Amino acid sequence: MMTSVDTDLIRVLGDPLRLQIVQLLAKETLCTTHLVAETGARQTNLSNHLKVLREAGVVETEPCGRFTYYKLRPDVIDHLAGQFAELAASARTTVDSARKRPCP
Amino acid sequence: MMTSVDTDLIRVLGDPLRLQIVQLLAKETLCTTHLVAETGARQTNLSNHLKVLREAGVVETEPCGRFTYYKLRPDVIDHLAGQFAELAASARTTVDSARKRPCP
DNA sequence: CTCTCACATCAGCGGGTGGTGATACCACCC
DNA sequence: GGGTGGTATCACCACCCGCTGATGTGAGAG
Repeated sequence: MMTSVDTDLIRVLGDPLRLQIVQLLAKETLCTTHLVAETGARQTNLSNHLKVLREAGVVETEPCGRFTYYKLRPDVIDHLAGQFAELAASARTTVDSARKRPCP
Repeated sequence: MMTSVDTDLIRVLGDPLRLQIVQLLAKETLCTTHLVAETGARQTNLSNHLKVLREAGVVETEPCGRFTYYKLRPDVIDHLAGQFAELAASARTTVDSARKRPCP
């Protein structure tokens, strides 16, 4: 199968603050104010990172009056987990069967 | 459970060339020469990235005469896949149960 | 021994990226 | 209406990081 993993999504999750946001949102749907309180980051900074997460399709927004709730999209994370699992499985059979290309 | 995912490992895999290396190594154990041929990157560049992958514990080296074989460590990738799966599961229950913190 | 090849290391340059302050926007309350 | 608080956008700067060329090392081949 070997569906190649897309780098951009990994890059998005590779930032410490963004990963922290994702982990917070996995436990609870929150709005920006909560995230500011939880992370201690500036509102502007947070909003920038949320924009990145939004454009990557990792989170969805849900306006609620003046507030904006952010929720994680489980399928995206799940899909990524599946791709890594696939990669690990492929690597495991490669290592177990000592499949290697001969020295040129 | 919620074992927090480690950012550094994700950053390591977030580089396009490094991810390409990892995907190649998942299918076949290769030495640097093969990787140069497969990726088209310069030897120096590749060696730098392999150093990063090595220090992150993603790959292992196995010297074979003048050559150096690189093999992927399936457990590392598998562990990462598990963490993402855990994150996805947590996110799914959060979304399904509409668990959200009230507006302040 | 010498030459060649595989690979690693180092120093330097340039572009991408995260953090910040100023500002605009929008919904609510008075 | 005006004011206030929550959020998004923009422009700018500084710094990190990846690419490169030069060079070092070490094992085989001749």
